[in-house]
Amino acid sequence: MFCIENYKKLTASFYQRDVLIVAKELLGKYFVKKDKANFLAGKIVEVEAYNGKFDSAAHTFIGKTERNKVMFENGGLLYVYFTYGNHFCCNVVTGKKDDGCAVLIRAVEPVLSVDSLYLNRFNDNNILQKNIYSVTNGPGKLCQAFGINKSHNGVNLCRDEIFILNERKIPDKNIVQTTRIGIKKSIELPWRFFINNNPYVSKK
DNA sequence: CCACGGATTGGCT
DNA sequence: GCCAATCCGTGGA
Repeated sequence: MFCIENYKKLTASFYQRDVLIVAKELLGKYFVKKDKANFLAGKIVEVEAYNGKFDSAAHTFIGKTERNKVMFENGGLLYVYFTYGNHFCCNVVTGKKDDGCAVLIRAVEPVLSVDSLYLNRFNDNNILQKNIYSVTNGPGKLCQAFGINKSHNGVNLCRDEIFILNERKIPDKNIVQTTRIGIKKSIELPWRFFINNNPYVSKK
């Protein structure tokens, strides 16, 4: 039985490192959002790294703008953006001030308050087994399930509203590294990581 | 002011 | 597998 009290929150020093290291080490850790009296939580199973210094797909590649300014802060903040007219995506800012790096959380495995996550996604109290894998297996989907929107842009992950709990590293042999999904620039960079054989990953 | 494209999703062929 | 929906951010006129 998963119990939040048994885990420690990741601190600023975890986030303020190289974005590729942080991306890989975020796999297997627990993404948590306080929701009134209870907690929503999911195990991170798929991520992508973005680095504005070398990576034309990163939002920060064009320099600082109103939209991407959170990505230029010190690591440990949440960067949330809106895209395609419908969807929010959430990222963990990494590195030091002005690095312009972040890790996109692409998929989690529901762990706590699964019924609430399901309700947020489908507005339906009857959990259907056929839908269970599509609650949080995509960056827009998990934001909807967790109720993450523009108001959460810039939230400090070292505080109590949204945070990530530590867990043992996933061994390298269980991690798959591939190119990133859904981008048109810098498509050759192999900066996507996911847990091998995990059914909640967005796409093989 | 206006045009364009996007770190997606879901529905249809 | 293909494609429309949908609207904000960005940059150019």
